[in-house]
Amino acid sequence: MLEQSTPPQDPLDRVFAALSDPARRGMVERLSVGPASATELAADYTMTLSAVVQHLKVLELSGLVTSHKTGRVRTFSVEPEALGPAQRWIDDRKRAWHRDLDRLEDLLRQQSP
Amino acid sequence: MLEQSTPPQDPLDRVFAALSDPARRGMVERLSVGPASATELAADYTMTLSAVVQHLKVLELSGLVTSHKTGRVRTFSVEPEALGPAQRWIDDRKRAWHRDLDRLEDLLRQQSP
DNA sequence: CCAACAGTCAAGCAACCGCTTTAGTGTTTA
DNA sequence: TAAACACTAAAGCGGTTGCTTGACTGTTGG
Repeated sequence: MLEQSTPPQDPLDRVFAALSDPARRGMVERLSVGPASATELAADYTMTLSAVVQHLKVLELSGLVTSHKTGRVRTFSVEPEALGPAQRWIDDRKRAWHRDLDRLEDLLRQQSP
Repeated sequence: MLEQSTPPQDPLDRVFAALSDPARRGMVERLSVGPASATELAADYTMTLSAVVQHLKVLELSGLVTSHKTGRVRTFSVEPEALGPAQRWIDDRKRAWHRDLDRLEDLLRQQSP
């Protein structure tokens, strides 16, 4: 019985959740080209700057981006290490599946050689 | 100005959202070992069968799993193709970032050879 | 045949999300 | 120094999510 209630929350939860919003993915895409300020990022969207900043906060909490403030402008950059666990999880699934598939092929080969 | 409001919803949205829940990830993990029925899957969790089935519905809607019913039991299996787009998106980000990093290195090499 | 079984459906509910609006704080620039 | 700028913080709101409960439909083993 796997107990997983809702403790401090798995980082993986936050990364996948952050990526589930197209606006947030857009911001990460924009930022993987190079750093940008909140206002610069906001220029690409119809929503309020406020909303954009809230999205950026989610991204930062997930570890996907970092930010530092100089003067009155806060600059955001991607933190690509944060994608590692997500990528690894997906790879593991694919690997597990292929293992399963190979086993099935072996079985079929045994049945009808 | 990228317009992305909320149309029929990008498949990528649904895949990432589906993976953002630890229970759902657990079910996919279990299923990538081999197919299982709803009740079998439910045995690993403290929540109701009803809740488990709802999670499985989300997974199925995202395309990550398929199911077919024989008699009174519905059997679920993974659909690993569905992970492709998510994996590709992540890979693209990593690639874009490395390109950026390499460019920075070139620049630094130019500055202080 | 009928009781246990495997799942389905719908209602209800608390918590959370994505967004806007409003009202700030500190920073620059003309 | 005053107006424009780049955020920041908080409240509020409608919609969605993750559950539970309860009632039901079809299937199957004894």
